[in-house]
Amino acid sequence: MPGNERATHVTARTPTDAVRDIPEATVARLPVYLRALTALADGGTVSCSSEQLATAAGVNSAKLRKDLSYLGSYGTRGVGYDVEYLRYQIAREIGVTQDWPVVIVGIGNLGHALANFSGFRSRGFRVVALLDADHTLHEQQVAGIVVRPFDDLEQIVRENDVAIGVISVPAFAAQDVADRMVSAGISSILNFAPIVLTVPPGVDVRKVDLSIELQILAYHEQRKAHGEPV
Amino acid sequence: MPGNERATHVTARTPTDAVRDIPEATVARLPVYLRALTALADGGTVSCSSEQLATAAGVNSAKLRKDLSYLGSYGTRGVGYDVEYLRYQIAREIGVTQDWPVVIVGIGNLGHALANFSGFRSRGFRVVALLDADHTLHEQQVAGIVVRPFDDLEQIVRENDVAIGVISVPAFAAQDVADRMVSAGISSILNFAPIVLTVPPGVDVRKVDLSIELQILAYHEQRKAHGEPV
DNA sequence: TCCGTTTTGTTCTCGCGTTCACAAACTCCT
DNA sequence: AGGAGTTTGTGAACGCGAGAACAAAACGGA
Ligand SMILES: NC(=O)c1ccc[n+]([C@@H]2O[C@H](COP(=O)([O-])OP(=O)(O)OC[C@H]3O[C@@H](n4cnc5c(N)ncnc54)[C@H](O)[C@@H]3O)[C@@H](O)[C@H]2O)c1
Ligand SMILES: NC(=O)c1ccc[n+]([C@@H]2O[C@H](COP(=O)([O-])OP(=O)(O)OC[C@H]3O[C@@H](n4cnc5c(N)ncnc54)[C@H](O)[C@@H]3O)[C@@H](O)[C@H]2O)c1
Repeated sequence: MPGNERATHVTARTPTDAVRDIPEATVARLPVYLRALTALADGGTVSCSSEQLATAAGVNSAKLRKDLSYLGSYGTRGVGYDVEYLRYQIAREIGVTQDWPVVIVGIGNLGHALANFSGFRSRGFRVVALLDADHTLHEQQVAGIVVRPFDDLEQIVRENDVAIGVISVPAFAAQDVADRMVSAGISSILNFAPIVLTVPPGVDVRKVDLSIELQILAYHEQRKAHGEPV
Repeated sequence: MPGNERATHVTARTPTDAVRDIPEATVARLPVYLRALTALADGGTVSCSSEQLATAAGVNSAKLRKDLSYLGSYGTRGVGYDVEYLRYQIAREIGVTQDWPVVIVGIGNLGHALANFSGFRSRGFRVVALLDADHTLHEQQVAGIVVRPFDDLEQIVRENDVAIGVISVPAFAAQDVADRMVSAGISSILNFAPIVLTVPPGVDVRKVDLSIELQILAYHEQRKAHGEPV
């Protein structure tokens, strides 16, 4: 859970935006709405209702409207939402109107796939470096980017003002990599290694864990099979 | 059970097992506990307290104890938990004491990484087939398994009693693949494509979405930068 | 056996998130 | 202009999950 132990004495910087505290559950859905809006825009849709958008995003329309209400009143009653306008407002709220520089550490099986993932650039991120401890990988190009030594981390973070790091190294090395990232100045980490990372306050960690997802599916699958002898 | 009312999750009632309705939030944490216990066991630990295990799993000890209480009373007051015993009980509850057969559809960048992922076998799953529509991939081996035509799906599902499918095809093809999976008999899907899948009731879908995770990080990162001028 | 220590299992309370339901606001048609 | 029809934005009710706090149970030592 990202800490919001700010709150104490924040003088509102922008007069227009009040300090709006968007619920975490809503934040997690905004990217889904953004994607749905992009798909609608690509399909030529100019305007849409909350019902349409909710269907495209796979949620309840009431939930969608409530979520959007945290951002402001960007719709028109009796009409709906302007797709392009709403898309921009959500992108601005998330912070993906400009690209975020990202480093990927661990260019093995998964790291290769991530480096080749085109969704990075199209969704507000730019891979500025691929790092690996294995020197046999250095100088090689992956997805058009040269793999560099892990020890270049600090320099790269400094020069590119990198705030977000991706960890795709084996579990035993993940905590070390995280520590180095944090001390280099990275404050948001996306972790693919199956291990619980410990980081200081102020640093956000999100994990993507394939095994956990499969095991959750297995639990429900077992229930289905068990309850229905057929 | 003559009724054909199929809600999302049928509450199965068996005479032996009391109706144990494990909260979804708890189900999502059980795999984490399982992994922590495995790590402790590998390290030679025979017994542990809820405090120890909670630390290893990155949660609050009260939450851990509450979660475990849904499974039963597997600890000893004043002593703690037997690591191996608890590990087995959780594995049994999740349903990973035997291996689940899994098919992976879409052997591109990501599919290759998934096929090579050793965590499958060690955590209760067995990849029985790799499928792709691209015939230039067929007959090739990936991670020791031959890539087969997508049209073999039905036969493979039938012969291996496959319940879980993984989708790592491009977004535009994902819904079609999901439909084919469902009609072939698969009832749990792990989807890596950035699209909302529509499936009939009784089929579980979980998504792993890299872009969404990054965008959530970006949102918080933007807030940090904005709220802290110092 | 009895008492202090330790740690589990559970109860209780609070806050967050979801959903319902409706007033407000906008468009269109007569 | 006015009324009918639509759709947004939001107040309120409700249910679930998180965490604190404590009673119950096991162990060990005297
Ligand atoms: N492959 C998958 O599909 C998959 C799926 C889910 C999770 N994961 C997890 O992702 C991680 C990577 O998986 P993988 O299959 O790519 O493994 P891999 O072994 O193929 O690649 C790991 C890479 O990390 C590098 N590395 C090791 N220690 C390092 C360090 N200290 N600093 C920098 N680089 C270092 C290695 O040189 C190697 O290139 C693992 O933790 C794995 O459990 C992988
Ligand atoms: N590469 C990543 O790190 C990454 C990360 C997150 C999400 N994703 C998503 O995962 C999916 C796959 O990504 P990728 O990088 O592996 O793409 P890719 O293009 O490398 O591979 C896609 C594979 O799917 C196959 N395919 C296409 N249509 C098919 C069909 N109808 N049936 C069977 N197979 C079919 C293609 O032949 C190809 O081999 C995409 O949706 C992507 O957005 C990828």
